[in-house]
Amino acid sequence: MRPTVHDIAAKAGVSLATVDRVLNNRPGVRSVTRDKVERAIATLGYVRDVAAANLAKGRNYPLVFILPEGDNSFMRGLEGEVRAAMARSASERTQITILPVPAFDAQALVQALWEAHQRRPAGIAVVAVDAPEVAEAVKQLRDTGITVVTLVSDLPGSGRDHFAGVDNIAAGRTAGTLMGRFTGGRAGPIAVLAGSMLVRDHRERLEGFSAVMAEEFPARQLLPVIEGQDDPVLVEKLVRALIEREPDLAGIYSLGAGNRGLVAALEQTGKSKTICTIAHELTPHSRAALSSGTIDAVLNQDAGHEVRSAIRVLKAKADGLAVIEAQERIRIDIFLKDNLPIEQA
Amino acid sequence: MRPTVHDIAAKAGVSLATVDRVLNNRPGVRSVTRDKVERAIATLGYVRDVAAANLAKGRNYPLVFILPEGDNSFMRGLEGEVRAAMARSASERTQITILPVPAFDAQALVQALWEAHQRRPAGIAVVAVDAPEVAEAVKQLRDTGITVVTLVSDLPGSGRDHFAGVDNIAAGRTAGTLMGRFTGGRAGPIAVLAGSMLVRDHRERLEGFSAVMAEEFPARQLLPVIEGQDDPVLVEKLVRALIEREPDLAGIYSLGAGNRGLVAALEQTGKSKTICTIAHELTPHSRAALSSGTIDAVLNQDAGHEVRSAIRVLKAKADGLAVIEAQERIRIDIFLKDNLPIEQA
DNA sequence: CTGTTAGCGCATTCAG
DNA sequence: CTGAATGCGCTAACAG
Repeated sequence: MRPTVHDIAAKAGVSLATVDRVLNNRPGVRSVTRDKVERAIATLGYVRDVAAANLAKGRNYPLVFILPEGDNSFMRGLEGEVRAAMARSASERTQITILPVPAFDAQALVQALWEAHQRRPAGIAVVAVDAPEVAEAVKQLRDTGITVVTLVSDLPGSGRDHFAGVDNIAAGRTAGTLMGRFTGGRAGPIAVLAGSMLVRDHRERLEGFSAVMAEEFPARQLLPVIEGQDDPVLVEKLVRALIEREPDLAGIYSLGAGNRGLVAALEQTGKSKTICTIAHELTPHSRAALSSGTIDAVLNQDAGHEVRSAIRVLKAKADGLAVIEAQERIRIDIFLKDNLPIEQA
Repeated sequence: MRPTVHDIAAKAGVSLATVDRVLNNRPGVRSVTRDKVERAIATLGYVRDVAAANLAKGRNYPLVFILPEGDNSFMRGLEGEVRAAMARSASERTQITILPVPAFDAQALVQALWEAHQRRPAGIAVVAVDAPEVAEAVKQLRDTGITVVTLVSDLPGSGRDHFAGVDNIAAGRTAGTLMGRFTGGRAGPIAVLAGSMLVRDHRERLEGFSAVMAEEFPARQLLPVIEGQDDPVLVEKLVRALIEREPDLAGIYSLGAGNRGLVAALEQTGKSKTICTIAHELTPHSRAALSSGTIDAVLNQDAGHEVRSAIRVLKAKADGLAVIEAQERIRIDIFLKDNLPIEQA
């Protein structure tokens, strides 16, 4: 049987309360007594039963998730994962509130952060917009003792406690290697389709992609970046124009959202099989396009992992516990039509 | 505040004991009473606090992991993950024993299963050897009420409760698509290097790979399978001979272990950059070869996920709970040099 | 500074 | 068939 607080109280010749004080290093214990207790803890190899402790404490973690509104499939999937976490609230002792904000709107985000603050949560997870006023708001939150983690898109210089998202430079490099090798057999230039260069993750993906293309495939021509604002309608128009302009186009790297428009343009111009297409985020649309062969590869960040990781970190930091950084690192998944995961309900 | 057993006892006008009987549907309750209680449960929206229940029960799960011995890096990594799980035993209420057995030895495995049986564990996880006597042993274990999950390599027809491993046909297909596309720019045949065709996962990978090559890249010549017995020394010899025999070799798909020998042969013959190489399992060796460019892609199964999943399933089945199959599905990871995960300590 | 006591939410004797 | 009482391992008043 594992040793309990009783065992160590007996061994040290003190009461439960004193043991508890030492365990949670609260004040009010003579250092002699403390030593006795600590020795007992060590020799018995005591480890605290966290479940029992939480039960006794009745601890729970009020958390706020600030997520962008809009019909971006990835973001809706992310929200779904947060809702799934809400369903687990009971066993995880969390109580999660979702605060929706207009996408790419720094002012609105600052406002939302303020609202979140009012609720005095233990922690906040936020899909950040990369603007100084947002960073400032985050700083203030942290000064109040609220833990903040950025989700999907980071906000360096804000002092956020943690970033739950992928290394987007590495993602861009991965896309570059795949693109270079997949198009190895044919000539023609390659186009890059972004959402907006004002967003940090998009900038970083481009950086990684361009670097690999320059290093490893210097002969391949890279067309100037096209910005589709993550809007399917605009994206479709732009890609149609692109295809007309560049009849010999070998590949398209879509590093943002709005892939519905991209797929439509490729399929309706009959170019879906001849242009190598690499996109980001596994959504119902990109998944279908991958299956049909219109998209050749999808780089994905697992939204479920990101949400669960954010919650773990938020709870740990709220308790002043250390986080195993390596364990919380979000991987870049590569999906081909052959290794698609089973469709969730 | 969440409703507790007290609330539902009060609401239904019965005692705690009766509520408990209904909750755990034990006998000895009139159906009228049962109905009353069930109605109270429903209207209050009661959900059981599993942590508290486990505390009260003092439940724990004795588990046995049967793992192959030998210096196979992947298997050693797997063992490491089991040991990591052992370190978490306290909080997960598990007590795990590792039983090492000689690799690929059906007789020894049957013996080990018997030994495991003696310990009367709640569940057993086993890296299966695909032999009828092993299947028979597993069947008998299950008849005793012990849950059995196969790990990494499956054993269909044994009635095992669950398989914690990847879809190896899909893995082979993924390798096929990558190989076909990566070698798109050049001519030459492709070789397949297996451990042994007597092992199920190797057979399945070959099946998937061959299928995709035939369907999608029919012009590409596939050389007869070479069997290296997962032995680095033998593998190196065979690959050297292969390279000499086929000077125009375009690619090698290594679907088993012993990649140290493969890498050595490629590097020492100076062919590492000209032959497209795809291998399985991310180990220190394959990782280094991926970084240096000798290996072009590694397909991986996350041993940590497999172990954690196996434990979750073992515990759930031991409690007669349902398993969310989709959640326990192990993904096929694709690693290029660009998206390698951070090295663990 | 230290000890006593009463729960947290649930399961389980043992009486009735 | 049903209920009262006790305890799992830990924390938190409240006394001393």
